[in-house]
Amino acid sequence: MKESAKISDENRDFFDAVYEVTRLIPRGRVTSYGAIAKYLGSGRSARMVGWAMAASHRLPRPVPAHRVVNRTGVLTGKHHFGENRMQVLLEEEGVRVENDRVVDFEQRFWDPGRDPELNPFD
DNA sequence: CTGTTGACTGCTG
DNA sequence: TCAGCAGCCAACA
Repeated sequence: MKESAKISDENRDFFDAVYEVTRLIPRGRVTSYGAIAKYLGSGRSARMVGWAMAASHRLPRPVPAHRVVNRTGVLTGKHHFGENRMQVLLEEEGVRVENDRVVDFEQRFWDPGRDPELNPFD
């Protein structure tokens, strides 16, 4: 077996986990790349989450990638949606965006590690 | 194989 | 407060 194939296989698992968590983000809420990476064990850096988001557009099932922003609430991935599509999608969910940044980011922030559904023992 | 790039983050001065 | 920098890891030329 090729070692490169093994590495790709691990990446696939990581991608799947990222997409799974991303789909759990409640409507009207947002989270960060780092929060997802941390929830998955911080095994890989937050850059890998962003990398996964970039590839999420080709998936057969849609991923709410517009709900993932950077740690300061800035829509760093907006360019991957087209001009202003990411902001429009967020505003349609009631998330206000000003100057490419989520308004009341700390209130809107959703941490997968703090969701009682995901952490019944917390 | 080496260097560059990227939807990031935390530390430092 | 904020710009700069290093760590991060896979893809790409």
